Amino acid sequence: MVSFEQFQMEDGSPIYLQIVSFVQRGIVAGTITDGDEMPSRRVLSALIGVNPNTIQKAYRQLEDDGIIESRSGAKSYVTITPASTRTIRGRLLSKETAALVQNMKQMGISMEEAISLVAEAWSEEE
Amino acid sequence: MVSFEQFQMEDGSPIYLQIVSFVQRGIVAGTITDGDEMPSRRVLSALIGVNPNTIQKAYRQLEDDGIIESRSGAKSYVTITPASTRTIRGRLLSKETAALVQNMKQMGISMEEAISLVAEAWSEEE
DNA sequence: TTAACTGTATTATATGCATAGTACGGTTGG
DNA sequence: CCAACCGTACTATGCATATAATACAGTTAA
Repeated sequence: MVSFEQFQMEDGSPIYLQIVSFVQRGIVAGTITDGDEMPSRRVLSALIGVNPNTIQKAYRQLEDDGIIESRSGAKSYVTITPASTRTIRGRLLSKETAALVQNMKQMGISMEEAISLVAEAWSEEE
Repeated sequence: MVSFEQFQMEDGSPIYLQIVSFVQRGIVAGTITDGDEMPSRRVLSALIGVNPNTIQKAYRQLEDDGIIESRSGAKSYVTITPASTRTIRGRLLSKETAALVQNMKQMGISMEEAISLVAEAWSEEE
């Protein structure tokens, strides 16, 4: 069963996209694997305090991305391969670093200083 | 005159906030300094192809943040101090790194690998 | 002075996101 | 079998964002 215990909203981005990203990061980390059972829309809704329609929107997105499979009436399951996992990993890592690098450059920060700031934040984070 | 030549929309975040961030990063970089003249709402609207009301919303935000000053009928000017600049710098850098570090950790990426990815993206960026 | 510009305000429309409530039919385990 | 789930669909409301069109008063340079 895919766990959402560690999920928490904070971003300014749409909630349904935060859920999609959470699942994608779990896949990259290996904590979510092929065949894993997804919590039902209603259960996850109650667990994280988000409207069932919003959960459905996230699941629909995951379905469209080929990350989960749903059958009307039955539960939903994760359907990924080593290849699709590598694709997700590459896309997420690229997106994460690209934004930081671009903004750091616009602020006139050097690469050395940027790396130093990342290392510092890494230690401060809990 | 504050230049928006380098500004380009891409983010999924609100346009007016992208404009605010663009100005803040320019201040941190030192390309935008105290007393600089802001382009008028209408001129910037035409320049970057965004509705004047959206520009006004961004300028209102900058005004509320104490970054610019406006007088009805006259032009708007940047009003920052070394102290406020340091505050903006610290807040932007912290926000930039915090999100990356948290997501990287959720993906099971090590600090060494994260730094390596940043360095790599730094070189690939143009 | 005055024409051109400025900031500011208003109303209206459209879209995306999130919530609330309800409903229907498929699946499944006791 | 059938009750308890499940996915799915629908209408309605509220809010933030973005656009469009218009208007008015203050400022400024020729």
